[in-house]
Amino acid sequence: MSDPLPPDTPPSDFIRDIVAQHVAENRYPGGIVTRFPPEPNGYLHLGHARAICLNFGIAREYRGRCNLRFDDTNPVKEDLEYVEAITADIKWLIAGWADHCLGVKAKGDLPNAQTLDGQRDYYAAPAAAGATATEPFFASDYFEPLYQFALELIKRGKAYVCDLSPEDTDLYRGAPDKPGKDSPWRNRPVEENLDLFQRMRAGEFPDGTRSLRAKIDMASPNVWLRDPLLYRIRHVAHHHAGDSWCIYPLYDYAHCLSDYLEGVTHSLCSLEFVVHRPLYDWVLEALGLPRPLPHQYEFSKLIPSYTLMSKRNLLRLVQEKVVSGWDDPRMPTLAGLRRRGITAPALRRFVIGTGITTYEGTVDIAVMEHVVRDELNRTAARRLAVLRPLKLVLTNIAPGDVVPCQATNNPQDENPTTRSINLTREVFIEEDDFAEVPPPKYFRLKPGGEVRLKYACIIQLDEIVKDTAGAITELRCTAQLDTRAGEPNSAKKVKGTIHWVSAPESVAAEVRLYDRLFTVPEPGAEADFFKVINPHSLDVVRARLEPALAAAQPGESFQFERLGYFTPDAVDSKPGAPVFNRTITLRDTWAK
RNA sequence: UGCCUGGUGGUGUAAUGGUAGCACAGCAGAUUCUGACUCUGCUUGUCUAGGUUCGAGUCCUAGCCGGGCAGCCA
Repeated sequence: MSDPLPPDTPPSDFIRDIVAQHVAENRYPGGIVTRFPPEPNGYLHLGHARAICLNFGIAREYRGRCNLRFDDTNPVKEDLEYVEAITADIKWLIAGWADHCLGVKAKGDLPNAQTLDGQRDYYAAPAAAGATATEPFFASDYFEPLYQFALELIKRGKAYVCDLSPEDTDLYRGAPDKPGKDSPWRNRPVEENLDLFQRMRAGEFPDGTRSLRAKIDMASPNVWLRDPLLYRIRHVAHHHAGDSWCIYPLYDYAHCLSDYLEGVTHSLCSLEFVVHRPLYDWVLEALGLPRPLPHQYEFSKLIPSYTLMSKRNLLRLVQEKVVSGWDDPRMPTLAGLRRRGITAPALRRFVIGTGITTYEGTVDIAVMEHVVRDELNRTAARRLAVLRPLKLVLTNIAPGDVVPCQATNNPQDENPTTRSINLTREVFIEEDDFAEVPPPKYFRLKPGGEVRLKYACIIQLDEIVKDTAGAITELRCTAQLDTRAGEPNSAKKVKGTIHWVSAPESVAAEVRLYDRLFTVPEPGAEADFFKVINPHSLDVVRARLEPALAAAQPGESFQFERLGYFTPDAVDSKPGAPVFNRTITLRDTWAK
């Protein structure tokens, strides 16, 4: 694949400005470390792609590292299956671009204890180069140090065990415009808190009966500072940590400390976490940690038009069988986009090109379609394929005769190569490329008209053959063989050029014509988005392909000339029974 | 009517007190063995009102409009 254009110039945004300043003042002597922290409870989608490109992008621009860390602190919602899928998606997206910045550790590695300024400290280093059996980072690997930190918080009088039920905890919290009130357990002695918390861990109490809470301020205007929960009791096994725990930390407590343990410097997340930032800082500061602290910075989510983005809504599409699964080529999941034929470089260019801000808007999906076309125009080999075949007989070519023609593989290449395709007496052309009663400015084949068969010669229409019902069964034409390349009349001009395949030499294939899933720009704003599903988001046709396409492999992209970009379906395409997915049509200014 | 946060063409994004630029979309044309690509031209913008300043998208004040926050989810 050729280099992506435009040249890879580092983007600029408010977060990179901050990082640049920190680098300039050497605020983090250990280097810049970011992280991408998915919860393994669903598939990655377009929205995540922006976060991935931001975090890995910054890491590569500053010769730093970006840790893939599973934020797996809630075992009841998570599953190992997602760990595998998410890891594969990320590796696909950053391949050849930022894979050298991907922080992974040797399997089983836990944070190394270090001593800094006389205090306990941890640092999970990435796996050494060349290490085999590496795996991503897991917040659940830090359950023990997190527990020790909690003990420390209790000793410092900054956390307490609360016996309020979940319902009462809600009541005591108050409302955004009404202050909460102190838990009756708020002023428990340190020794009692220590004892109770240790017994929580030992499994002495049922789920929901007690929790560990930060002691901050029940009257804070920010509800997340009203003595937030740090630990809850859950007597369930964990997909990664096994069954050694029955208390699990909550996001706000685990995230900032996981960042700290890994030496993360810039913790980037989306806007809904702005109100959590004071808590992120509070936990770190309350512990008096020695190393430079990580900080959280927030940016807006990427919301493309004509698509749904929330996991919940995506799940409904799967459950209601609107799509075939999470990797349906119409889904905005990375798995779906990949199966659709959208390449990682194109995806990166799209999400990087839309920039990073705190303004929450909708990105026109046409921008993505544009970069996909642009990318594929440069890289995809051209092939001839007829989606809806119409038989055409070249009466001056004898049955069995073949007329070899040279077809260009990619005119965008500096030194384009060619392949040979055979013109035969019987060929298929596109139904659309013939009109018995042509509309104005119709450049294709019409009664009394001439048209060029791409890479072959100009033909003229002699006769339209119909069956008794009046349906066209074949077109009979004369091939002007002296208009082939290299022949005396090759320079002859006609207004239209159409694609074709040889009838005897072409192969049959199923082709899936995908289009936008929704008919409105903001399906998520609709009362019922099932009512705005595009009925033509998938049309399946039996097509005829030029022979070279029979050997196509998943992961390869082709331009079917005059039609669009296509890729073999990674799931259903089989040798001898090819299935192609349409990634995107060619731009069409001739409004059909 | 609590707190936080944001508003630049149709969309996204630059301009960090000094000519409002770029991309996509749209429109018109050129070119073309892909009605693609490429090329040329065009339309459209600083939420409002005051203020500071020689000069304001940028700074100040007020207003208007939008988004987020009350899981033992992340």
